[in-house]
Order: sequence, then C-alpha cells, then structure tokens
Amino acid sequence: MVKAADRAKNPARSSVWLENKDGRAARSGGGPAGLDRDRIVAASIRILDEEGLAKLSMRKLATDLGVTAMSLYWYVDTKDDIIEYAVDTVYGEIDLAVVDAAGDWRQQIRELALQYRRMLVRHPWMSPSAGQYLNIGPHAIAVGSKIQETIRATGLPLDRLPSTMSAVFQFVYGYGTIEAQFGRRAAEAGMSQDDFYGEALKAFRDEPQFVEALEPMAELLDERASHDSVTVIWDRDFEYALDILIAGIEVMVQRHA
Amino acid sequence: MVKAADRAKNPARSSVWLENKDGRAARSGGGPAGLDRDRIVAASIRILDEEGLAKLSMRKLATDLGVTAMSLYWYVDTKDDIIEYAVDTVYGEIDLAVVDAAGDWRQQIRELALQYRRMLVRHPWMSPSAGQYLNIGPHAIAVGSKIQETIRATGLPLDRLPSTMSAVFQFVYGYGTIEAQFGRRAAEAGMSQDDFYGEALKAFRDEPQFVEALEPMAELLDERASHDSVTVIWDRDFEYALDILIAGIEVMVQRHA
DNA sequence: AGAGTCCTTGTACGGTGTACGAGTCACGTT
DNA sequence: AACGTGACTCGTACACCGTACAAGGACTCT
Repeated sequence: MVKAADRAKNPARSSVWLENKDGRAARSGGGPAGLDRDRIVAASIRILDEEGLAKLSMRKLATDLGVTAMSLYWYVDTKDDIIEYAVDTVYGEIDLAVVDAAGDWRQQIRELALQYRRMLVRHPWMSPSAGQYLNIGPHAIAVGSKIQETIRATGLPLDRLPSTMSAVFQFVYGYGTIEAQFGRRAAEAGMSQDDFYGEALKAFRDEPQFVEALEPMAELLDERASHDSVTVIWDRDFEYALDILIAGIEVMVQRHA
Repeated sequence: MVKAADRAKNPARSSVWLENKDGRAARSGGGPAGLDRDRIVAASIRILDEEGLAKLSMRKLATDLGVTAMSLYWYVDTKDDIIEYAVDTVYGEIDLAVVDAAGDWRQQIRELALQYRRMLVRHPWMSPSAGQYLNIGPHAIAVGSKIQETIRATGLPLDRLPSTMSAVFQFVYGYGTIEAQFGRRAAEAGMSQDDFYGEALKAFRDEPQFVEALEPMAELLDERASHDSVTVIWDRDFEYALDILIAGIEVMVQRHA
C-alpha cells in the first residue's frame, strides 16, 4: 500500500489503475467486518448519489458500513482513490450491448452519447470527479474502446480518430455537466427544475445590466420555457447538437473519400 | 449580508450575482487594512493558479493579504463566493475585441473557442469551479453574449441557437477540462507533459487487460507521441474538431436556407 | 464628549483526511 | 497444544478546515 503523502510524485501513482496491485482486496468479505473494496465503493456511490460529493466523508462512509474510518484505509490509500473507483464503476452503467444493436454509426453515436449524458445527469458528482482523473479504469476503457470503434466505422482516416472522438464526447461531457449541476442546484433549493429555472430567470431580469446583454435571446428563452419543461427543451437541444456533430462528421467522411 | 447557513434555500442566492447588493464593498480600500473585494479576488486567483484549488483556504488567503481569516467575511459570505467571483474575473480574460476583428463567423468561432480553451488551460481550477455555478457574472455574460452573436451570424433560425452554442462551447469546455487536468497532474508530479504522458503510457502498457482494449489505436498513439509534443498534438486535434463542428453548422445553414 | 458606523480580530466549535501503534482474530506449522 | 504470522480493525491524535459569535478599535459626525 502507498501512503497518501507519497502519492502524486510518481505518475504510475496518478491513478489507482496504474499501481502495482498486491491483490489484498481481491478476496471478498474475508475480514471480521465483512469489508471489501466493492462494498466500500458501492456504499460511497450510494452516499454520493443521495447526498452529494461534499457530504462524502470517510467517517460517514465508515459508519454506513458499520466500521471505523480507519478500517477503510486497509482497502484504499486515500479518499480520492475511492472516488476514482466509484467513477469507473459508474462508467460501467453504460450499456454497450445496446449500442452494438443500434444500427449504423450515426445511430450508435447517438445511443452512446445519450447513455453517457444520462449517466452524468443521474450522478451529478460524476462530471466534477471524472474530470480529475485519467479515467483509465476497466469500464472507462471499455467505453472509450466502444467510442473508438464506433467512430472508426465512419471510415475516417486513423489520424482523425482522436479529434472526432473529442468533438462528440467532450461535447457530451460538457452538456451533461451543465445539466447535472443545474439539477443539483435545483434539488438543493428544494424546487423542481422548472421552478428553479423560472425563479432564476426572474431574479436575473431584475439586474438591468444583464437584460440588454442577452436581450436578443430573451423572447426565445421565455417562449421555450413557457411551452415546455426545461428537461424537454434540453433533450431537444441535445439532439439538435448531435445533428450538427454528425453532419460535420459526414462532411469529413465525404471529403476524405 | 447573508449567513452561509441560509444559502442554498433561495434560488436568488444560488449566485452572488443574484443577491441584493448593499454596495458595501463598492468603496475600495476604505478600511484600515486596505482590504477590498477586488484585492481578495485577485489574491485568490494568484493562489489558485500557483497552488491549485485544494490549497486555497481562508486562512492562507488572509495571511497573503496580511489579515485574519475572519476579516474576509466582511466582503464575502462564504469561501464559495470568492471562487464564484474569481471564475467571473477570469472569464474577463477572454479578449472579445480580437474576436470582433476576426472575419466571418467561422473565424470568430475559432478565435472564441481558442481563447476559451487557453483560458481553461491557463487556470486549471476553472473547469471544476465554473461547472459548479450558473456563470452569470458580468464577464461570463459578456462572453455568452458574444458567443450568441457569433452563432447568430451564421443565419441559423433562432430556435437553433442554444443547441448550436452548446455544440461548440460545451465541446471546448470538455476539451479544455481534459487538457487542464492533465497539465495539473503532470505539474504535481514535477514532470513535463511529454514525460508524464510517456510514463503513464508505459505504465499503462504493463496492464494486459488494457492493451487489447485500445490496441487498434496503439500504433497511432505511439507514432503521434514520438513525433510531436503532446501539446502540439492537442492543438492540432482541437483544430480538427473545430473543423467538424463548423462543417456541421454549415450543413445546417444550407439545409435551412 | 458621545454616538454610530465601518471594519478587524480572538476565540471557539464541529467538522475533515489520515499517520501511527496497539489490538484482535483465524490459521498453518511445529 | 503452543506459537508465530499474517490479515484486519480500532482508538487516539494531529493539523487543518470553514465559519458563528461577540468584542474591540478607529474614524466621522453631531
């Protein structure tokens, strides 16, 4: 095991996935407390989902598991490691089989993007957390591999793969981040997303310097919000944006052909 | 002023920009310590840039300013508010005049995207922080307004504006996030980005389960990294991705015309 | 001189991550 | 049966965090 203080000096220690494993936690439930890295990670995901990133503490996590905080350190070097494990576990929620069954590359990209986005929104702690790590756990790699396969099916030349992957999935990450944080804020305020949106927009309107800056879009924002729920609007905007991305990829494919 | 404990209940308090201002901090340097919200924010940006998000504490910030921690609370409700102010200040680094001078909408989008990305990379604490707030400070709004203007110049119909803005700038946010965090990790390990990349890739290669997953791209990754610095590669990938996005927008414009 | 306002500080509380060393228990060997 | 020897758990302690609260100082105005 590696002391927390010794981390960050060795790049191989930048990720729990690059450490030399000693297999200690491989056997499950061996100890008197029935502890186990999988159980620890599962419990932390529960806390993260229900109470948010800020509320996850080693003591709380330990209490939930019926142990002392220091017991956790047998299975894990730092609190950060737990989150890194949790991130990868959640990447596993993306159902790659559904993607395979989705038709041509256009539909596959749509399906992958949609699932990725839903996952980020379902776990609002994901985007801030995932952004911190290299995301090279087995599940994240599997997703990356599938993304790469899908993009490759477009027929684009190899050296265009990374940027094309970025164009689509960095967009999805950014989009999901906004949605997730907005949802989190609304939940913290104890309001529905629509109410929160409405209240924020109202308060916003009272600030004269802002009104003129976004005036051109104001009617549009109002009109949209008065007809549909913000989640519906976001769904539609997301699809539109994917249209743009896919159209752009098609152009590149044609240019190359 | 608003007690920290009372926050998060009122959506108008979800942002420092939606609070009723009492103008207390408007006069600058009035107090015996010559303190001032601008000075506080400037000092925190310095710490954030030099030592990172995790190292910013009220006590440290106060010490840097030659004051006690509690003095800061005269100008600010919570530590979070300071970061929200810092985020907006840094949005102000994006030079909108340069964007105006950049030619047609294609070049303007490129210029805006490039500046946004550079800003995120220059301040690695920005992406995790900016993701948390509504980003409705004056500078963020100015940037948003410029983005909107630029996209509008494409001639797309109004209801396509939000998704088109998302497609481009959520991508930039995601891309910048990855770059910034990678750079931060490398700096923490005390290595150049190229060395860090090489070491990570090497360690990565020792994990058999990962090799096969990304095998198709392996040659590409190696070849690219052996010819150019990762920062050069990222620059190019970023440009390629913008090509895709702009091509996609062009298609949409044509379809609509 | 007194009052009032603006600003700063000292102290304290309840939290945090985690280092360290001392237990406790099950098991393999002798 | 006794004895290590590991695998695990826990209690204590440290340094640090954000910030509530009340007291204090300095300056201005009357």
